[in-house]
Amino acid sequence: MDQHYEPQTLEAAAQQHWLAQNSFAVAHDDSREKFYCLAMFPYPSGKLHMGHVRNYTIADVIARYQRMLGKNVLQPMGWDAFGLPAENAAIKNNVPPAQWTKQNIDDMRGQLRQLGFAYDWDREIATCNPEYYRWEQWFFTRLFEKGLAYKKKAEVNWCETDQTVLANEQVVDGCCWRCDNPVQRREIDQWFIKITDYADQLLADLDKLDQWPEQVRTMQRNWIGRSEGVELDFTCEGQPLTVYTTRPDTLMGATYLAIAPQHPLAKAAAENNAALAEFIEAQSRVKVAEADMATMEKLGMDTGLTATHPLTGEHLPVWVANFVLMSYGSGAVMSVPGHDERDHAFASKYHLPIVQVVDKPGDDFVYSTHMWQDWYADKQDTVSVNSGEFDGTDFQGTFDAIADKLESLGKGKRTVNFRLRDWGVSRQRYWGAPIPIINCGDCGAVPVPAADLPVVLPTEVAFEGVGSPIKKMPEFYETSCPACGKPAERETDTFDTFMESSWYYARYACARNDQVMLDAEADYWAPVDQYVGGIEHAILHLLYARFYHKLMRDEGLVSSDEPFTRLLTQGMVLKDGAKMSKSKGNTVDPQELIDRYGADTVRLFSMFAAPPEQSLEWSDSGVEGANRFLRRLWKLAATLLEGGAIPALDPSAMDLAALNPQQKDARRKIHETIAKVSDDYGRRQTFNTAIAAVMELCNELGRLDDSDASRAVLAEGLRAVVLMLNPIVPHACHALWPALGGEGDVLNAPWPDVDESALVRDSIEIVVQVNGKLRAKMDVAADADKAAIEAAALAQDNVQRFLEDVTVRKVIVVPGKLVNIVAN
RNA sequence: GCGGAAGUGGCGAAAUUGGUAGACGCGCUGGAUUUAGGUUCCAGUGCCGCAAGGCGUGAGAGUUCGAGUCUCUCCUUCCGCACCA
Repeated sequence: MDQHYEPQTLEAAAQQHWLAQNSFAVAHDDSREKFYCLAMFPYPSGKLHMGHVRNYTIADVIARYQRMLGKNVLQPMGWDAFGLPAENAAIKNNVPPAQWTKQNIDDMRGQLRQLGFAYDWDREIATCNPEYYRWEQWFFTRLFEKGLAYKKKAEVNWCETDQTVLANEQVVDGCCWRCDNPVQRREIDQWFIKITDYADQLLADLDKLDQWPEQVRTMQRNWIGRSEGVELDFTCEGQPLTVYTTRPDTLMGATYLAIAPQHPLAKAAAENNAALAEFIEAQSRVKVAEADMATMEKLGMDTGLTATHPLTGEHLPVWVANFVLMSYGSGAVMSVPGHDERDHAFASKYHLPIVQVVDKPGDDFVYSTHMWQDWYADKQDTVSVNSGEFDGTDFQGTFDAIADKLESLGKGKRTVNFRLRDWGVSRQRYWGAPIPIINCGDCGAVPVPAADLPVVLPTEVAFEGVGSPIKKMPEFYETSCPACGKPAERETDTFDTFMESSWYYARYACARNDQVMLDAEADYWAPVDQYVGGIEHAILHLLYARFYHKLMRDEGLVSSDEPFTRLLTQGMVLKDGAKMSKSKGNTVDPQELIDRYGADTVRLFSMFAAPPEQSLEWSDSGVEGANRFLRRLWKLAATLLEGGAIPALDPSAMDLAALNPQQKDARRKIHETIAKVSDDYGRRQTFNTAIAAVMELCNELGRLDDSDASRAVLAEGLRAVVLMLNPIVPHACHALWPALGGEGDVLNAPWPDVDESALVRDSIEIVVQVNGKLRAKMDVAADADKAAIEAAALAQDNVQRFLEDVTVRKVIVVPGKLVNIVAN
């Protein structure tokens, strides 16, 4: 074995070996536990960036570790290949999106191979291939037939100059990114999927995901935004005016109603009220960033209409208010300024009446309509007042009594409301999966029959500046109605790309099946045991995939309820304290690092610099350090092997008594490290501390002399080191393992066991504190009792020094750890 | 505004169950080898102090024999949501 570590040669050899052996192809195997490890697939943007490297290294480490535990491990890779950047690149470089995308995939696949990731490439998928998206189209037609997909008008960003729809990210400061003209809002027909039908399940099943970061579960909970309340009807102009409230207990304190500017009643009232019409127009014209909307001044105007209170019959004024959202609840709210801070501010501003209907007993709580106090909104320890028959009951009592009364009068019902909206899946873009619907003048929207799928997206297209080319291709959209045969037109919109990424994990299990979307193999591999990806997908992708999994379950395609059992969200890669990005010019090209140091060094540094969930601060000298460690490890092994045959070593037969203390310590360190590293890989997933522990072990092994016994211990230690590092630096370990006498491929080697007998200590170091301050360290026999430890502690010279002139009050002995002497 | 996470040397970080704060690595200092430079090896490296020792985990209080860790108040940073009735 050469003294010099030469990553370029050995990495190429290892990769060639894996390729020749087809080492990472897997199949159904009931004799072993399955483990499905998946990293979020990349968008083929050009070449890999450090974020990819980190993401895929984390997943690869977990996959290789699980394989060493003896599991049947699936780790696939593919491409989230549809999306806007391909269209932008097409316009910029005059290259069709399909061609641009394919080239990027080829480039990035090559880079992934260079990094040595253990992928089963036989299962590779690219979502832009008709063999993939045909099943997505088929599934959508199933949803349509089940009534889970529907069409409705929805707002889009429209550029009048370019005559095109813009994606949100193409709107910059309210203007078109291309021509800089103001963007308008326009309503067009779009397809939606009823995720709200699954809102309850999506919320409830979050409780099952106990191996997801709490942060992600909380974000999804808030996004779904479930609230319980009552929907009740006021009467306005002889028609019911429905409002939603979570505080029906304050109904008797409602003093006015507020409706959204887009509310039909507002529009009606504006017909013969020019000032109101102008106000409404002004409110709907204002298009500001959502973040500003929350802090925007609350504005309103009286419609002149009144609404009749469902219980008191009182006539309350109806106002249009800019803070009422048409998209939530019914677009109208009952205002209770006595117990809602925003209503209070609004009422104070426009001199509307404020009434107290909830009181909180106690001297600290004195109500004044003139000044808002936080306790006005409390529901705990409160009692209803000024509420007639409901006086004297607490929050829940009044809530129930009023809800019951409204329900018995037919004027209201208990309702659950969600913040979650149905999923709009139409995109007026070219580079996506065509929506498999044919619009017929007679039959309406008709799904494309399964036999006619896929609806293939034409890839030979000319990009003329703006807009989707297929919208100008009669040969694409002109067709006949599958129901009646008359001439009809295809949808020219394409699916949101979240559609593809919502089920790809399942398709890997049967990537080559051209008969069905998912087969039994999908149910064998699903759910994904370990999913790894960026926190930026905490809500949308992960929620849509969870939703899709339930849709597929209800279609009988899988039997599990959730797609991802354990989730690891990796942190960002930073440089100079900021996220790496081309615009900031602080990127590091992984390719240059691979060329210079080899893939193992890049992998090692990525895993060592920070725990996976934290952001990682890039450091060029840190990469040098990782490379230095690998060179030293290599040299340690090479030096051992140069010294001739390694003395036979059988740990079970090894005469431990014959080892000197240093050799015994080294063996203990080996096995303590195995225990720690196993825990770090499996339970904690803190690969940085695992690496640190192995480095520490190597430092200690390097201090052994060259006696036969020491060389035997060193060999045992190095074999353990190679096994422990294999998931992280698989190329170097592939070469070191056979050199150190290991059998077969290290990637199939079993994870090392802890030799409990090596952990036994004759003596233990105990720390002695006086009043909590460290004063001495001493070695005591491992089996010493408390009294002996205490006596030994008190006998320490430096302890005695601090006990002069004071009296010992108490001695705390923590066996195996420390003694604390309390004295004063 | 609401919700979440975090704040530890010059830097990245470690301390897993309340028990030796700073493992491991980078950087730096000194030395050895070699030298054109780098590489490699050895020693040192939280702060103050010659030392003994003192101080030290964003700030302040509390619980405890003992707090980076638990409780309360506050400050700062980052992330998510953002008028949700």
